Amino acid sequence: MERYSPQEIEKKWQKKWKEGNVYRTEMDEKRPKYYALEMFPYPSGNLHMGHVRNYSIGDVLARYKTMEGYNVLHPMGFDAFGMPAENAAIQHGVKPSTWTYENIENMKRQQDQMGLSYDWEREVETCREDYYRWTQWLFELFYKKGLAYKKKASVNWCDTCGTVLANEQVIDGKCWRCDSEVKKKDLSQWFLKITDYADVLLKDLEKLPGWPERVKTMQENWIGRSEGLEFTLDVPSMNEKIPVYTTRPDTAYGITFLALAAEHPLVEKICENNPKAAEIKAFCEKVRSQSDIERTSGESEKEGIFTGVTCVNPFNGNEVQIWVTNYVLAEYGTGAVMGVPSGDQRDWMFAKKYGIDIILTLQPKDHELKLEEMTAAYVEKEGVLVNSGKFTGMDFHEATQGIMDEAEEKGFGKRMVNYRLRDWLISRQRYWGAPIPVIHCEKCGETLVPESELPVRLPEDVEFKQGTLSPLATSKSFTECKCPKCGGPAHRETDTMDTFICSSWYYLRYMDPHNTEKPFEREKANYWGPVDQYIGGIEHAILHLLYSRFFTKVLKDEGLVDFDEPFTNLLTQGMVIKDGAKMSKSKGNVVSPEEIIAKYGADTARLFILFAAPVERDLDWSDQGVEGAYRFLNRVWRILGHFEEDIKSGKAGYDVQALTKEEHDLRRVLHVTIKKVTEDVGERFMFNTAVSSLMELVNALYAFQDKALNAGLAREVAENLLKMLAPFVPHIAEELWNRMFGEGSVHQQKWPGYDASAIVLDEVEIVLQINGKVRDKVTIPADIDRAEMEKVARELPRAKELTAGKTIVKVICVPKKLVNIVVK
RNA sequence: GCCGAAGUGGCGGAAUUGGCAGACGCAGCAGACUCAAAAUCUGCCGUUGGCAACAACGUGCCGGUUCAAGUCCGGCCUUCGGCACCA
Repeated sequence: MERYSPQEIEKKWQKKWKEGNVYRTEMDEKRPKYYALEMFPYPSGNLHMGHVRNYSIGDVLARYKTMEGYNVLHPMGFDAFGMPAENAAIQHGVKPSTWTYENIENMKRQQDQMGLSYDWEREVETCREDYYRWTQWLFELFYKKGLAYKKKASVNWCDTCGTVLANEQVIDGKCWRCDSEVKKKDLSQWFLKITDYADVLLKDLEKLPGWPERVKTMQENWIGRSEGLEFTLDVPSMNEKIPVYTTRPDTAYGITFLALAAEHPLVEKICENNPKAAEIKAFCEKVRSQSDIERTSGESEKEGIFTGVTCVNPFNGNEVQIWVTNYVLAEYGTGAVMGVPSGDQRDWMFAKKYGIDIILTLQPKDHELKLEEMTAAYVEKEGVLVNSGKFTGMDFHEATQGIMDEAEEKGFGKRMVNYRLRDWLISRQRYWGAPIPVIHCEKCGETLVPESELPVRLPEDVEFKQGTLSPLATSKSFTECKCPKCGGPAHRETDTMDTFICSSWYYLRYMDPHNTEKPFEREKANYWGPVDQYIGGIEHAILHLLYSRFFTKVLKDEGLVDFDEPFTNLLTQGMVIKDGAKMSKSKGNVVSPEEIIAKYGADTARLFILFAAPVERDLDWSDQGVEGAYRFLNRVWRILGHFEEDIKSGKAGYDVQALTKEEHDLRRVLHVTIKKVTEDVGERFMFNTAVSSLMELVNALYAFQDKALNAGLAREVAENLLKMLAPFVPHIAEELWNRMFGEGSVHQQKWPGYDASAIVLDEVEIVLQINGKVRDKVTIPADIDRAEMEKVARELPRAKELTAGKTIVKVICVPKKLVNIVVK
């Protein structure tokens, strides 16, 4: 047989698979379905190794499940709206659509080179009218349900991108895309009411045992649920009430000041007829001008200013000073916080700095605190209350409940749950996105574009300039329109939607991609959905994965789908690393998939990536490791070539009894491998160990390279080896299958089962331990009983030697494993 | 600070239920083939001592449970990731 030439055979089979349309999938109620999904890429222009890893994992699963008999949905598409296309327009004058579609073509070409089993007829591109039409339709659905609204708020603004950002897109105070510092701006913007779903998004994480713990934890942290008490303090001089929220009601008798956020609405009122008004306003101005980074950095001093106004602690009637501070967040809770220096470290520091009173309300059980000796607040949630009226002497837990009861009974407070999660800011002042289908009319106000008029198309007559104005606003043909209600002159909303909206439902469109009446047919969604296995990078742990869950829940509530979680199982692959760092242009450690495929072939690239590390862990790229993978495929090629005549002449129903002992051993290795690979791929997602056991099988076959091998066994090994290799290295498996077995595709074969009788050992090697240390090994018949086994072990020369003159205390026998003799 | 994951040879990693630590691969060393090299095939390959048989040590650290611990329990350390002036 000629030498292995991946370049030739890969092209050949890719062409045949395409012509044969072999990956086309249809709904079929009679067969169990399996939906394997890899996160669709942004069309940046080229695949990187992260994509290769992602798609290799997905392709193994899709091909394996197909061979297992499932009706597999394995689609691919492009998350095609977004900033880079627009930047290309600004910098190079290329139309965003042209740039995007050219990139998509190139990436599809690269994906095809990988030999992936996608049903391309289901492809979804979010920037196409037939897709964003339904994105807009879904926006209208949210709007009608009261889940989409416009409001003026202090929002995140990125100067470089010229648009606002969702909270989830601000990473450490910086823009997720361009890394520049994010500012706060007061703007009127569109939001989706994800907070309505905060509780169920949190609670339903329990329904996802197939998700990695770390992803669930991240979402939990992000949603940030806390339980506490909201109550009001009267401001007698102003005839006002200030609500505050606390998770430590037990400390309420220790309130000595009240801290307002600089943005708190009451601040303005406090300044009326206030001699310190100018000073207070200047302070607020200073605080508000700080960026989030400055405001929240660890070193930033707690600062405040006394307003001269006081309020009353409703629990004990104490007079409490009202301060405006820089450390209270306007957006969380009520924007006002009770100040208890003895129970909160921030309040402690603030009180110490400004000489505010401190009242101790909680004493630990094991030692006594004295205010004058304390250097920090006592923040433990254990102890006994002091200085707390009728609650004095009560245990912390009991008092917490008692104080909340008191507030509720007297009507000045109630138990409350708070979330860190904020509503999702979805409008963007950008062109390359789905236009928000809303019309503003002077007379009628805000109106949805009628469903029959969707999509609201992106205009072509726009200007791309770096500036503050959204490019859509420069198109008269777009902005000027008629009001759908009164027919009078009106103008369109010029913001587009966050691309994360587009990607929040794409997995549903794959199920019914050509539907022109609806986003998807309910029956199809309920057949295919939810996704059985989703595969992607950890970077979407919060953003995309939280948004998709939210969308799915809304669609479930609307009756459009029957399931309330989109992704039953989630696999988060690790990054591809080289020389200890993530591959990046700036570090100069990028390995191009296209070059690797050109040099070694896609099968080698896939095999290396699957073998080098378990899927969840970061993968260290190693050029020598790639050589190793290539070497293995060559070994497979050579050894099957060596036995070609035997494989072809061998019969399926050969006489297993006639095998030699060595041949029996090979057959056992084969069936052990089938068992192992089936478990590793099907249950554990341990592709690295699946590959290693296939290597062991090939090594076992090599033991026969200078010996005769039973033709029937040669055939059995080759047939099953190729079937098991097929999901990992589809081209070489298909080529060898074709050469050895002629007609039919290896990918349409049934996944092999193992012969349980073949893996039974006649003899096993057991270990002799003396006091838990291995001292000898012996091979014994596998079916020997415990007493017999002990006898054999005790009679070993080593056992006799080491137990001579000592007392045997105990003998432990583990069948087929070991005998441990305990001596004194 | 809170939450989560991880820590095993020179390297990537394996050990699935408490039962031989280091499978498989990479690198290295040796042999065969070759005029030679590459490729290929075969063997060796945790550390220390020993010619060897063998012994001692060894899965981040300290302690515990057990005949037996990488695995279980208690207490730490380090690294990575998430959240964080969230009251």
